Amino acid sequence: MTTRQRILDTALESFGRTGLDGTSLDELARSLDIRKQSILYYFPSKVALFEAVVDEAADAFVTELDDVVATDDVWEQVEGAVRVVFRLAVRRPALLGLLREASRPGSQVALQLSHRLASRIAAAQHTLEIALKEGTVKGSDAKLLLFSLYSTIMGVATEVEVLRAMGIEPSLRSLAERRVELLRFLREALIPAR
Amino acid sequence: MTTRQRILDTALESFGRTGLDGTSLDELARSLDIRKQSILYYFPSKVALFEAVVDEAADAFVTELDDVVATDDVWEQVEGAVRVVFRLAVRRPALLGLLREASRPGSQVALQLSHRLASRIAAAQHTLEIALKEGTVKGSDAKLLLFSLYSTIMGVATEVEVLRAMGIEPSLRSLAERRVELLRFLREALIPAR
DNA sequence: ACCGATTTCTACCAATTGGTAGGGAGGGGT
DNA sequence: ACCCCTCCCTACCAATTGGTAGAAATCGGT
Repeated sequence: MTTRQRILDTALESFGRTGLDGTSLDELARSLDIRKQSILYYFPSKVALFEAVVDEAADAFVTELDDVVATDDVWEQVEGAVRVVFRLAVRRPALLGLLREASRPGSQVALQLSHRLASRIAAAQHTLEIALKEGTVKGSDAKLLLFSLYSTIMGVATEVEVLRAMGIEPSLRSLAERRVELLRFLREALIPAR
Repeated sequence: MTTRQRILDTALESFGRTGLDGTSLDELARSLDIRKQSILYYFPSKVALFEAVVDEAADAFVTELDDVVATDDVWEQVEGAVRVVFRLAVRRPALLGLLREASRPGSQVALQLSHRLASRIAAAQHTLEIALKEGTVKGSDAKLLLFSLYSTIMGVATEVEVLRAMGIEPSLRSLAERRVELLRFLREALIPAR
């Protein structure tokens, strides 16, 4: 693996866990067993590195999504999205942390992130609009409905500290239970009784 | 207003907007027109200040909640909680930002925050359990259902950058629309058709 | 007028921050 | 043998960080 890629990977871990301000280039270099100036050789500044990491994370995210949500059925798409997000919560939690960090109110990279996701957002919105017209999902506004879905899924997958506060230790089993309940919750909210 | 209180208020703004690492005592002192050492007189260290701010924010949060959710009806409680959170999103957005910050995965103050909220969480859980038994709400596990509700409400209220990514500028009107759609969404998810 | 406590300040510090300047090792092409 | 380019390094820097030590100022009470 190239040095550049190693830097990106480790930076994602750190940025995803402690955020932009909570990560120092020295510390990052130390954990890579590299000198800080090698980082600055590949990325002209800290925020440039952060942006590159966000870009890569966004790409990885949409790639995973595309693999899974390739279907016409809205509910299958929701299930697919949930599967992707929960798989990431297990295998690459820092990636979700980074998305959470980048979507913080007032974040400067949010715009950049949104550009990367724009096409998928538009596609999902379109699918929802059609489903709303057909009456195959419940709701009134496709955008706001999509937003509610996003908030619910990402929240359930990443708000582990809230879960701890309720006395549930995050574990693989609890994650699976969370996912089952989430899917039931979303299905009730979305799919009309026939 | 006492100096101590002024510090707490301004610190909440700063911590809520830019987080613990993104806030410096010097900068904080500057915006208070105070010397940094005056801050350290009242709070022995930066994290002590942060903890005090989190404590106060948590108290303010539960106080607002208690004012509104004093009813037996589950749906009215949900409506009340949504009202509180959305009112805070307008009037004290930094407070919600701080809660979001404090509930970040790996956060050190998350435990402290959870202690402050423990009693209300338990109460809400209890209410949900009863409602589940009665069949007045849909769901299988009270804890996980509560968690889904929390994630959805907080997400919809605070993920403004995601909203921007979808082409909706945050404004009072869009906030109101979000709230209507959120309530509809939650009602479908929770309340059985009769 | 004086005292003691509370409050706010000046002065200072070691450590860390992101970043600049530039050198040297190594390899491939000529 | 030469040069150029990629890559990673040492050396250094000004600014900022959270925090300490301790001196003034301000206060109500006597």
